[in-house]
Amino acid sequence: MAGTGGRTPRERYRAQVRDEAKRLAWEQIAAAGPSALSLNALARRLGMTGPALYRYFAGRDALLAELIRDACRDLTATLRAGAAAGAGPGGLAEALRAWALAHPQRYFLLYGTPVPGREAPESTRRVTGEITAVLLDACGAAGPPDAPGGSPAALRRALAFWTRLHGVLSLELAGHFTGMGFDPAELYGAETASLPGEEAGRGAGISGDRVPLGGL
Amino acid sequence: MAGTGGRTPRERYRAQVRDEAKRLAWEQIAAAGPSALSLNALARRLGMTGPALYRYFAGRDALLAELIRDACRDLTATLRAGAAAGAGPGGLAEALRAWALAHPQRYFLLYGTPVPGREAPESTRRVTGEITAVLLDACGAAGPPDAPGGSPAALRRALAFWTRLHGVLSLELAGHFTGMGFDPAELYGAETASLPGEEAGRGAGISGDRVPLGGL
DNA sequence: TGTACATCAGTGAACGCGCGTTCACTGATGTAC
DNA sequence: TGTACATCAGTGAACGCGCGTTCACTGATGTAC
Repeated sequence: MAGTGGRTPRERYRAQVRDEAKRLAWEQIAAAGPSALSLNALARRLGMTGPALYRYFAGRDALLAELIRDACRDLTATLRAGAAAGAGPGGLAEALRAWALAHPQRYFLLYGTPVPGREAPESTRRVTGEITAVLLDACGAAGPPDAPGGSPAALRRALAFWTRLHGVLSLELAGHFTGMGFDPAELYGAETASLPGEEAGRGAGISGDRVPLGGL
Repeated sequence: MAGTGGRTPRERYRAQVRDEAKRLAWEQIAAAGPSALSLNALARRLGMTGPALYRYFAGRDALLAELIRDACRDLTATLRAGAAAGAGPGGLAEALRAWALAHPQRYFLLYGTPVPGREAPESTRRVTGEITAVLLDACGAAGPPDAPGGSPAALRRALAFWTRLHGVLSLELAGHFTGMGFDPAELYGAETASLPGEEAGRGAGISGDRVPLGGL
């Protein structure tokens, strides 16, 4: 949504309206789900009539596709930043969690119930794959750098990492932990801190230099 | 959907139509998502007109609520059977996986993207809680039987179990593993076979009777 | 600096559509005598 | 066994609604001379 950098005033105005439209679209999705995204309702909230939106988006499907692409890009950038911050898988996990808690609708649009009809277009699939790659790399890099794709052990670790993140996050975001009286953040941290092969990888002690919140 | 046990012919007929309607409703959900469930379309596929369905369901929302309740009951029964089969957490995990693969729409309706508008009614929440309880019990039973609610260690183990199952399952069902060239079943088995505290619990080691997830 | 013209954001009417739901009704199925 | 009556599944018309999308248009903003 960094669209305020247009050169001409008209371009800048267009970008502003587009951004505002997307912002309201996310609100609409948050309020009633992606299937309730309506161009007419959106235009109304923008203070325009329905057809005016066709100046900015080719149609409802195009808008939805763009929202998904934006979410992908946003998440990718966030994960990259988390990985670059250097904390390794742990930092990446925290970056993902923070992003998901801040934008649950986006998280669910990317990783929630797939809509059978809408097949992800090529561009979206590529970005999704990129996110996966970032996650896998962060874990593979922590292990023995064998094959370019990563050793089987690294793949195993990366997959466990990935699935555990989503296991805790999706249940938490969907509200399945409410009223259970524990802190999801701790569970999240504990689940992602110790990955399979990590103890073996560090080799040394049985559980001597265990990661915080040990027990795992 | 065990509704063929009506006493009078009319009751039996009613039950048959209701079951067929629900069957087609699930098909509709599988084809285009829950939000695309339409009474008129459903009636058409049943060979009736729209209003006729109101003889069988109070309305669209009532039908959807009943589908969810059915899914809850179905899953509960499946898990109970898996637990009773005696294989412990592992058997339960396999039962869940088999059910989810057989009925992805039901799985997603229970555990996928929550629809913000529709707040789960009391009855549904109770069944969902029951499912959770079955899962937690199966894991708590494997640990030291301390408190009635289970020891913190058992809770920790149960939560990890639960979230790992859903982590792998939801990503697999949503198709995020396609083209990655590995067997999700193996990952699932590996992730659920080794639970936190399991090694430690057996090992009588340093962190044996740590209270995992300490701060709980 | 002022004027003629092109660009383009937004309007309003209209299109066909499918939805959930109500209502008064028809006609078949079952029940009571 | 036959007849009168009650039950009830399903119809067809109608209600208002909001949707996505098209089209010809108005009027403001920007550009070129």
